[in-house]
Amino acid sequence: MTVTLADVAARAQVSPATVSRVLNGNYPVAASTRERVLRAVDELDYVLNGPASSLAAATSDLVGILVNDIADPFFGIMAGAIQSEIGGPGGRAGGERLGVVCNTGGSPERELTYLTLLQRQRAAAVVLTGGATEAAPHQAAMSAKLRKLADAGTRIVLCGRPPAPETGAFALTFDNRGGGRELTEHLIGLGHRRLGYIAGPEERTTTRHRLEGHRAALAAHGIEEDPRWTVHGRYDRRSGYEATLELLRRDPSLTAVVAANDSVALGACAALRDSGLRIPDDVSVAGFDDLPFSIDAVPALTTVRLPLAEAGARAGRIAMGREEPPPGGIATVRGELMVRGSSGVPRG
Amino acid sequence: MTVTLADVAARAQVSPATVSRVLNGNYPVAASTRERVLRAVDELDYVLNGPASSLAAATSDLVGILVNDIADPFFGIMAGAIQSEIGGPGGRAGGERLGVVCNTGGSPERELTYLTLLQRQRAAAVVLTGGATEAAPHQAAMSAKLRKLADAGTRIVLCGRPPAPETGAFALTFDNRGGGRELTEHLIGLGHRRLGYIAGPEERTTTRHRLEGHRAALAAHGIEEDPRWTVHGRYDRRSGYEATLELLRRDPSLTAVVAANDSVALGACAALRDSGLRIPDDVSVAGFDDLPFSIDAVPALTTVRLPLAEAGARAGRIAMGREEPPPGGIATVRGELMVRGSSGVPRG
DNA sequence: AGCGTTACAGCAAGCGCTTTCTATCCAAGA
DNA sequence: TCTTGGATAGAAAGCGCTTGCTGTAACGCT
Repeated sequence: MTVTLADVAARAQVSPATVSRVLNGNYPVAASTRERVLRAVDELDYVLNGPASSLAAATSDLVGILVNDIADPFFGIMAGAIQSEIGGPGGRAGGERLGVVCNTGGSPERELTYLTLLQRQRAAAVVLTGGATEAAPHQAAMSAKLRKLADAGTRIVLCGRPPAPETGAFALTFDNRGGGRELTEHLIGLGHRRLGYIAGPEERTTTRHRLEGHRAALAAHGIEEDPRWTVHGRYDRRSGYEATLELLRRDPSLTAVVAANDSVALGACAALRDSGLRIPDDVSVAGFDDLPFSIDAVPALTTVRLPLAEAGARAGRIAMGREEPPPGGIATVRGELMVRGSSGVPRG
Repeated sequence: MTVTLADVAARAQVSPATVSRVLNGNYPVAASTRERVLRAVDELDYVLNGPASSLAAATSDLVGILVNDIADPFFGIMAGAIQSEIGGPGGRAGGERLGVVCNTGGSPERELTYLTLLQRQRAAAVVLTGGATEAAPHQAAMSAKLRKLADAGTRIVLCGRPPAPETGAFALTFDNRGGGRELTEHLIGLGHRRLGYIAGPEERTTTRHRLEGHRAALAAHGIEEDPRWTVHGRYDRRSGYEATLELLRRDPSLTAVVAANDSVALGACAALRDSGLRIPDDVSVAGFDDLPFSIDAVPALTTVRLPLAEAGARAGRIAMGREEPPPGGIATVRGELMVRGSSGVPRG
């Protein structure tokens, strides 16, 4: 029924071994033979059997990309960049690797499940994006799993994630702490002294780091933080909307709201508008990430730009072994403060 | 080095066959034996070799999801919904299927390449999302490839794509024509008579269908269309910005701009603002898709909501054989007009 | 001319699993 | 008690490919 290597071999009058070598191009084959084989492949419309090939060669051309939320452009941009580096040449068989993105939905269990599935497929590499979960049991399970994968020869790259010590994983970490600090310092510089902060989910490393940066800035300028000024939520617009109303309720005198990310910031803007407050005249707003839509907010969002595409591309290249991993296996990727219309001098 | 089925069998004092059967759960195994096997699996930390398993069973648990642009929430939302239906139970081995999304970047070649790669992996199913390319040669190649996949037992589902006749593919098609028509009729109803249209890339089916709907509405109301009123571009914000400036240059008297999708509409809004025009007082704007950020535009975007998540979930279920395919293999999914602040009565 | 090389091509042994067919055991029916 | 048959378990034959090793012919050298 289906065409196999042997069929191609028969048609080209060579042995299966030769066909295999032509297809993999890692062994000398005379030009005339190669051509004959390729013609047979073409005529029979032969498609290699991936599983058989992976089994025999003990490697596969699958590369996994784990993301928290595929509907979020933050991950989409990274995933796209990673995948575009994976598709290209660089591996065996001309490097036709299958870069596959897996959506964990932020669930630690699903993350682990996907890792197992990828391990089962003997993936060539795995790139994990976005913040990690901090709960100790999960971290331990993750470490163990990653180490096992690495031991089995799978290259692991963390993109926008904190390093995972002793797992053999390379890490491209975003400087969330530094970005958070810079952002808040900008607001303080404008004269703000009462700043609300809408944080992400408590257990995420990203959440903690950004918040730490914010607090470091406050401390550096001798501003004592009021516990009422921090609200935790999810990384989405809705959460930003609700959290902002809550902040306003707790302390109507706030002159600035710093959000966990741009989506949250957009929700914050909506809440402020709905509360009859003007941005930035009454309240300044700041986001994080600088996703494409941030510039379309009215006023445009002050935020910290993360080089998502660049970092993703680099992670992809490292995963493919096409770029030297950073020294020590760890590199920090800095963000850039983008000052735009949503932040201004507080009124009187 | 790595643990194999045989190792587990030895440890559990059973034959490899029995271990396989326990793992696949499709053959009677005594409870006590099963337990012994599972314990051994656990103790040895055994992970099935996917390629070997796929080879022997002649099926794999891979499900491919093709998207045009993974950084675009339009696709992200669908992909997320599809994937969430795929992860669940329903197949062999408790249905731990690996739903993988592949980013074609809108390139027909990459689309074909991915299809080949999936064919090579003997994917269990493939879901293709988004509009198709209309160029005849590519369509023919696609049809051939899809038919081949289907013949090999891969279930094919098109989600938000026009049907592909005689390929054995199921289709969930968006009613882009109807949505486009409804949207423009809304604007006409408000009193608009001079409407600019920013279309997507010419060769996409989605582009053509939405534009046809728009034109049908104009025709139905006896409005003669000026060729200057249509500009083609890409499906992104930037394109919307530039196209709007172009439209304004061609005919400054336009009172409404209809965009190919929401991202384009956002770009249009920015261009109008930058040109000193107010929305909707001077010019009304309409988008398409109703992506999450559309409601955050100022004013909120009038658009056509497409049930992306629902359609994706349904496509995923059909791909998994968990839901009856629509009668005739084809179903049309309608959009819903969302009237919001960006459209209003034209001045004067 | 004789010999070591080099350049290809083929043989055959797996890779780790699934599955058909067969063997075994034990309870139930005659 | 002897047969029957259901319920499990095992043996073994592949699944389609890769690759180490083994030819073998043609080439370059002394």
